[in-house]
Amino acid sequence: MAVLEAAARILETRGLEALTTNAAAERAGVSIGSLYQYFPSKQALVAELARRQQAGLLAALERELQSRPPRSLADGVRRLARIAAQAQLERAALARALDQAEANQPADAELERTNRRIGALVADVLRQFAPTAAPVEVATRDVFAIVRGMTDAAGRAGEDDPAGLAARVTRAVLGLLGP
Amino acid sequence: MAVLEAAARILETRGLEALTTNAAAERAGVSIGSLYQYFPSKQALVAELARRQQAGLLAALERELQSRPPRSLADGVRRLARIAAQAQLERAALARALDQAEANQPADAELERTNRRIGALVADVLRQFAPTAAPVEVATRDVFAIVRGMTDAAGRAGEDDPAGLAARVTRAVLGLLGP
Amino acid sequence: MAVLEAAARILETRGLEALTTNAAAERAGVSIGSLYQYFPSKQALVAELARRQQAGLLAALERELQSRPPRSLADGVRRLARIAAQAQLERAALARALDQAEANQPADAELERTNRRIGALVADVLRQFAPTAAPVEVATRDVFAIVRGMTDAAGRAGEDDPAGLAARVTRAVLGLLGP
Amino acid sequence: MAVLEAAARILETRGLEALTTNAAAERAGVSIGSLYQYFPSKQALVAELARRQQAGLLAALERELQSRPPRSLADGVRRLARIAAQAQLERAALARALDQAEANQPADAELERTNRRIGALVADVLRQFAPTAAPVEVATRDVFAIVRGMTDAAGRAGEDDPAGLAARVTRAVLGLLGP
DNA sequence: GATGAATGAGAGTTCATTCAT
DNA sequence: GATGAATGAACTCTCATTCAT
Repeated sequence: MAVLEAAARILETRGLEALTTNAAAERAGVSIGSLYQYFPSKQALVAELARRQQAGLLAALERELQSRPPRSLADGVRRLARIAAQAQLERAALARALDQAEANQPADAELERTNRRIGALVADVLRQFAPTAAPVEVATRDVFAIVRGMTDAAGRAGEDDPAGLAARVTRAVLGLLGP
Repeated sequence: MAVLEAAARILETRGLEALTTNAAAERAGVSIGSLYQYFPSKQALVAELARRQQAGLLAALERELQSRPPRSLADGVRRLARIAAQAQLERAALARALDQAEANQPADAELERTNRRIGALVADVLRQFAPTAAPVEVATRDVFAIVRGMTDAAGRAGEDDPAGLAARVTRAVLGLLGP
Repeated sequence: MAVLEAAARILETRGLEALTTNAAAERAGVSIGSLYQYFPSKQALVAELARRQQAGLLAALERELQSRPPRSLADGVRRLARIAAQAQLERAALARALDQAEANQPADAELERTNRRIGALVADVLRQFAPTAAPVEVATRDVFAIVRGMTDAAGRAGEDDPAGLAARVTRAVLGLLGP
Repeated sequence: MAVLEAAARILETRGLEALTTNAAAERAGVSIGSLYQYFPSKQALVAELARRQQAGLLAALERELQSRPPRSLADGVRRLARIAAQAQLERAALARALDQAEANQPADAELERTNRRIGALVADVLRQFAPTAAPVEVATRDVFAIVRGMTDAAGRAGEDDPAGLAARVTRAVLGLLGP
């Protein structure tokens, strides 16, 4: 969908504040009326963008875990971190803008579900290998916070090496969960 | 300054979107004209708010380090993390709103300087104890990302125990830097 | 015509503001393109709706008068009032919405003609029995105003007894005309 | 207030549909921002217009009744009808547009109150002289419907003689209530 | 004929900022 | 200095209408 790609590019190049419905429509070479035929509101447009982003992440994570079940906590975390870092750095500015948008607007139901599935997937790995003192929900939340925080910062700083980033994220997460 | 406190309270209770110059002036019991005599623009007002927040953090960090120089990396990180967690959880919603605002507006020079001083202070501790493989700037950025990411998430989730949070942050940071 | 009935139902249940061409087409199970093949504009659609409504009223009035010519002013007014009250209360919300629409859009020629025939029919009864001081056109206009005003108000208030309403309308009209 | 008078004139000359906030502001020689400083919404603007109109009517009715209490039903109705006819014919198109607006938007509280006081005033006169079979509320509603219906129609037809109109309204109302 | 994606003028509303008093 | 009425560009969203298929 041209509108989605246009919106993504605006988010990417000029940030959340620059994303207006008119700008998205114009950039997509489409009238504002058409935009509203595809998306009932600006929120819906942004939510769909976020949902696709997260759906891509979820698919990548599932693919990784199904290809080869993690043999240890370190193995699992390392591989999940690599996927997440890759996803975030691919279109770093876009990913950050979407993170911000998610924090601002009440979660779309579909997006919510996708996010919960990602959370469950991570929680599963944690539960399997790391009988942490802290409840799994807290640990999962912390893991997400670390991944998101570090990848956002890396993206903002212009880093573009997912492998190096993933390695650092892995160390931090293992430290958090660690022995 | 009444205007700053008013703006802070709006940010805290109703978020970045609700902070309008008129709302801040009214809440401060001051005319909008006066607000613009103190601050040349809304950006400047928000930047000043962020600067004070960071100045407070900087002062607290300096006080901690000067009271007793860190004996080890673990000792240093643990104490810095506690300060940072405390600062962020004290007025969690405000801190998050400011983080978000900072991400959106081009950095104010004064604020930039304050942030750099905090960075330098942390970098000093790292340099002293952790001859990391990664350059110190990257390590510092990562440490900040972890602290900010985890405390924001904790704040959003309603956590209010700085000690527990600080302990988890410490584990993650030491993991990142660690052997 | 499915479109007309769909438009009528929207008018009835959700009022003039909710009647959009797209809504009418969708409700009729017809494409918006087809709607515009039947009716050149929204105005034309609404006018046709109003015309049918009035045509129904006209037919009922004619049937009543032809079945048994009025024996007196009171008899004539009473019977006409009953017909009018019945027509208006049958689909009260629809009738009111149409009244409102008529007031807003420049009169359609066909609708105008139908309305004039109703006027002539009433004027005939008046002329026959009531040599009023006022010119017949004024009297006719007043009679319509009373009937429409009272039935609209009754409909809005949720009345649904045409007989009682007709009795009151009759008293008012006879008072207007009477000695 | 310039905005109110501008809005009134638009209503008067071009009807409810032509009244847009931009049009009202422009005609008042005021920016759209200023309009919204006086009135928080278009609804509020229209409601205030209606409220003033009705407040004027209420004041006139009270003045009339207090100057000389009605001696009979006929006397009371005649005098109230004259006031109402005068008020409606003074700015007939405006009055009609406001009637229509009132029917479309949920009643403003203040306006509601004014209308209730007018209703109570009329109901008092009815109660005093006309122990009707019908409940007073129905009678009051009918009286209003007759007055409004006849005056609207008269205004639309270009009548401008309040005395003649009032005489006809009086006959109709007395017929309704009559012996 | 029928379809429905596309159009775009225009609606109501917000808010950072200015400037005469 | 302080005030706050005034500004207007910009925003989200609607809907009657068109026209290529």
